Amino acid sequence: MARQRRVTNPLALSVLATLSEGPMHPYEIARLLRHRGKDQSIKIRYGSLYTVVQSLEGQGFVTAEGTARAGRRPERTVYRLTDDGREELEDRLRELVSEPAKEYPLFEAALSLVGVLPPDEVIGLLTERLRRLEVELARTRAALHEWTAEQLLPRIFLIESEYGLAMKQAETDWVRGLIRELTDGTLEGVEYWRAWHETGKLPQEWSERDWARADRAIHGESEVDET
Amino acid sequence: MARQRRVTNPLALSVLATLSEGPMHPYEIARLLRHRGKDQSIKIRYGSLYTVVQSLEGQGFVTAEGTARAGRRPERTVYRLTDDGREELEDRLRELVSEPAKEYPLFEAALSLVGVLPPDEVIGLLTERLRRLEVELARTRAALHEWTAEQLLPRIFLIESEYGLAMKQAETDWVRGLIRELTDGTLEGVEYWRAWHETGKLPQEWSERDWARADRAIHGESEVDET
DNA sequence: CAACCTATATTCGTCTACGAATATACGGAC
DNA sequence: GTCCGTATATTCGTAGACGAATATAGGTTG
Repeated sequence: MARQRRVTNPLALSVLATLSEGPMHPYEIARLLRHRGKDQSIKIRYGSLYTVVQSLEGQGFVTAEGTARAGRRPERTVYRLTDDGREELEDRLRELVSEPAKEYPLFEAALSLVGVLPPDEVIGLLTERLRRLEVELARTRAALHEWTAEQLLPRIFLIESEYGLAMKQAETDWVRGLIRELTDGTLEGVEYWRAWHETGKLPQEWSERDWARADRAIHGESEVDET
Repeated sequence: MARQRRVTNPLALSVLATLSEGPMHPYEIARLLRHRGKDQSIKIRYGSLYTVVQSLEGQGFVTAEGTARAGRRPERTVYRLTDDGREELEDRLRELVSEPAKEYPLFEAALSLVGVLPPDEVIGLLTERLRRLEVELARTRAALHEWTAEQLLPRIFLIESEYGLAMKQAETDWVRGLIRELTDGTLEGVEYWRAWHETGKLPQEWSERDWARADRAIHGESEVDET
């Protein structure tokens, strides 16, 4: 039985990880994860949870230990991690930590299409983004700071928050830099962008053929196996 | 007609953006996007493309201009951007640029579960990640550098690559720092992590109740509307 | 004590994502 | 001229994601 496909789904991994602390029913898993703030780094949707647990059962990574019934609440199925499940959990975790995965952040997508808006408007939008980023950043940093200061939990148990914070900080800095370059005219090419919006076309020198050369230079041969 | 739901799908947005340059059939849209390297920042799957275009048609954001047939290739349906479509494109783009979206990077998820592996192994895994990140980084930076040096395309048209690069750089730096702190013992809490793997349990002082207080401090009230 | 809100626990139906299959044309190589 | 690899162009089936609905219990407020 079981298709033995690799468990790439983060929610599924967090189910395995939680069950490694002992048998539980799905709702309890979700409650524990939320309680520990893991829902900040892993998207937890009840709609997905039960599908995911069923699929893990089908693959033999968890087994139903039986159904308990407290009071007359809905029947609860308690699951237990199998040996296969623990192995799968550890393997996937090793993979996720040691191999950077290609992801597609929304902001990167937006930047790659942002040419359809006029440059001056974009400066305003970026400024708004910067404002919001700074607010988020201040809030998160303050909480984390207060936190380590009071020594409520050692830093290592909040390491994913520190990562998130570092990335948010980096984005903030980058956006600030971009705004500056757009504003003071340092960023080369803005004149073509503007011209395109006024005349409806790019100057001939940046033709399709140039795009093609550019693509090869930037992206060519980048999908290497790298083992 | 049309459910008028907001088009959040990046692939759908890139379809609208491409059609803003003129009527095209789906395959041509994908070809153009790939040709321009947009597939580096937007996930393009043929399987999704046609579904997405159909859905856009259903919402009235694009219309079929008719079916052309070159030679005896499969029949191609050419689509055109509607006025609604252009408006939707611009609105979504404005939103994506000005409002940071909550995303769930895989590495952050992995970090939040990494406690199930023993600390010494994790140091090794992180070192491997660092190695790979540095390779990727060097490759991307070299290409981008060579590129702006030769002035093949102005920087503004590669802005999403610069963003990706900056984020990758930030992650690299962060991982390097984490490895250092883990190695030289600066990071507080590693002793509990190690103890947990040896004895199977955490010292009492970091009990569930402490977790609860921590959660409130770190994550509490963080979902603010912020307009 | 009725009305109401919140927490517990799961199911359902729909919509989306996408790998794989399909089918044709075209340009070499032999 | 036929074989084959590659580019063109789309459809299909299935697996996964998830909002919303369902159903019960327990606690609170007036």
